[in-house]
Amino acid sequence: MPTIKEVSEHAGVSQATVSRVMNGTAKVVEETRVKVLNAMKELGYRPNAHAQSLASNRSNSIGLLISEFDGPFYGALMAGAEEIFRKHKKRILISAGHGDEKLEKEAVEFLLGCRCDALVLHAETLSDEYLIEQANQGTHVILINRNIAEMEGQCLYIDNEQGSFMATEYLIEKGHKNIAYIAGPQWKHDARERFWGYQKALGKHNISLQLGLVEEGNFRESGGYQAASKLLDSGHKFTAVVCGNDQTAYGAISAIEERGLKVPDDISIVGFDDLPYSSLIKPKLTTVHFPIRQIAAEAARRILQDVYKEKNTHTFNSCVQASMVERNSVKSIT
Amino acid sequence: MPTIKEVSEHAGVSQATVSRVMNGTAKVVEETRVKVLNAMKELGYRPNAHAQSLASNRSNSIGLLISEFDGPFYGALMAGAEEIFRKHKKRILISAGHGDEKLEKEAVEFLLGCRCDALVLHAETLSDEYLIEQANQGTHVILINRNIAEMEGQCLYIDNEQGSFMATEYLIEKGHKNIAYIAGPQWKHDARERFWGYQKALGKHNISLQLGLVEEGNFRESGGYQAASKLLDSGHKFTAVVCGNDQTAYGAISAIEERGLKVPDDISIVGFDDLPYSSLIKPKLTTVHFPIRQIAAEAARRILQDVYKEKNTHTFNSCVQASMVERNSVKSIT
DNA sequence: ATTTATAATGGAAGCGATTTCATATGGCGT
DNA sequence: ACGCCATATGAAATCGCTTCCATTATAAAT
Repeated sequence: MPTIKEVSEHAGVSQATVSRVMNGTAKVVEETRVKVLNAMKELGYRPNAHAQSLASNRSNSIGLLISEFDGPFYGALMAGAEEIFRKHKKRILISAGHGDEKLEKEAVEFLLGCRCDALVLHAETLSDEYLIEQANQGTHVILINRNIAEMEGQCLYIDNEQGSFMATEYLIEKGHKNIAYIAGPQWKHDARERFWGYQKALGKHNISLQLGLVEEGNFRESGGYQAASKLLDSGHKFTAVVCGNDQTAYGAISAIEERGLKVPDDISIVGFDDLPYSSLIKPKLTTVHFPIRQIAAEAARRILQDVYKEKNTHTFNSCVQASMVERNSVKSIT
Repeated sequence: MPTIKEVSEHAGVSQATVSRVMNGTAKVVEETRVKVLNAMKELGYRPNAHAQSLASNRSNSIGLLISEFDGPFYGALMAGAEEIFRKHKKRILISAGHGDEKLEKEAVEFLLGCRCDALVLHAETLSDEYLIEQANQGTHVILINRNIAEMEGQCLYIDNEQGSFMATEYLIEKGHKNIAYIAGPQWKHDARERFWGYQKALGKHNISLQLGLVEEGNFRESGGYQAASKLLDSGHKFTAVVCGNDQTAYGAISAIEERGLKVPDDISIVGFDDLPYSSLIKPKLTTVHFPIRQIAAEAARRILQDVYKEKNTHTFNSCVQASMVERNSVKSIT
């Protein structure tokens, strides 16, 4: 693979000049510019990104930490960020932590090793301390779905509590009184926040929480299925269930229908996240919309402004509100 | 951020020694090794990946070209490759082409600029010539879902014909005789291959193809819906339909149910791809599983063997077989 | 005509690692 | 006690760029 040296020789100019026409960092007479361009084309020259980053101390790439490469949530996260960055000729480096502390740390170390100009982290297991330390290390960091006081202004999260509160209240307003809850894993802060929103909504309407109506799932279908099965088989009566997320809801619906019951006629369901599938399944799922794509895009815009100094009159706020999406999985009762 | 020089000074050794303990490329006396390790820890040293790649001419990263960051297909592709590479301490660089020739080319150029040790390309719009050229340029390339004669041994694709054949034969064995087909756009090679598999299955069982039972869709729901509507309204009788892909099947099911008919009681349906959603819809779709995750993993293993010379007794074949997933959209008839 | 400012280009020093080659050290056999 | 070899370490070149500074050519000003 040809180097800048070969190009410069081929064009009969210095390396500096080649660099200049590549980057447009200084004026080059049209004639020499053309010579260089031709030389580059003839040799099939492709600048070595590593050498560039090393020399310029800029990688023009942004590191993205996610948990998994598949799944609609992370898909939207990646797509949202990439769309914005692509338009500004920035590249993203994606690394997955798989919800494992060690891997997540390795992933961040990798991104730092690549000297990313900024990081967008959806960190599940990393401690606040670790994150704060990285942020103070010099690299610009944005945290998705997390709110650490010491990092105010670098966090971008959804109001989980409010979303869950809204979902629960929605059911209450539809006349439901016995409302079950299938939580996400409680070591996850968002799972806790959502659970708390449910509790607050009950509280506000003077409904006391029944422990028999709460189960912990795993944020996946399997957990929703098992939790709902337990709930149904326990004999406790309830007319609705709030799910920690949509996937949990899918599992719950399966369990319910397997027992010959109907959603929403016998039991109403609301989810959280508004995954793409949720509008396709039957019944279409009533859920809380989680605008992750927009959040990711917002993170990207912020970085463009703060790190790359692109002019931008946009103002940002850290906490984005969730919204209800009414579909067909909830029935009013009287 | 500290450099290897600072580490070496802090530890009172040479840079070479630091490099050696980092990479384990040569024996270092335990005592000095510890000194270096401590220095690294104390300074919070993180090797600069760009400098490493530049100096060693190895990036330990593999470029991945996909069309989109979201969507179950590409999610599985990324995840499958990453899982394997991660276990071997290799990193992936993902770039999306968005089904656009210019962007796709840019994406590849980017990956080449990053001096990836190998490329895994799911190229939709790039020409055979371009791909062949890149492959001859020195970088190891693997093509997913594509079969170019000149690049034999570097292609990894599914046996569309066999998959479709299997699906059709499955219906025949369930007693169906009048089997319709909703094809994908025939300019796509995979759509043609799938259609051919259908024809071969009919042929094998001495069923002649009825032109009135074949429609061309667009591989999306809308096309499936329209094609099925035409079929149903045409008056030709059939008891089952083979769809070019799952999305087509979704559309077809809608059209069928809209006419008050039931799947599978009145009409059986089989799809192709086995999207995650297919196990969630009702009825759960019987379909042909497209093992994209495994294909991606296979590509990764191949690269580990060919590029990184990891010992591997695995033998590879280019064409992977599809398999039937029996669910609830097909009924036996007598 | 001479000076001065300006624009275009080149030379060479980094950037932070790896790697080759040379050197110092110590143990061993004789 | 001598030389020899193996082993651990260091010095310095190198990878392919960017960028600062110097240099030359050109135009404008006096």
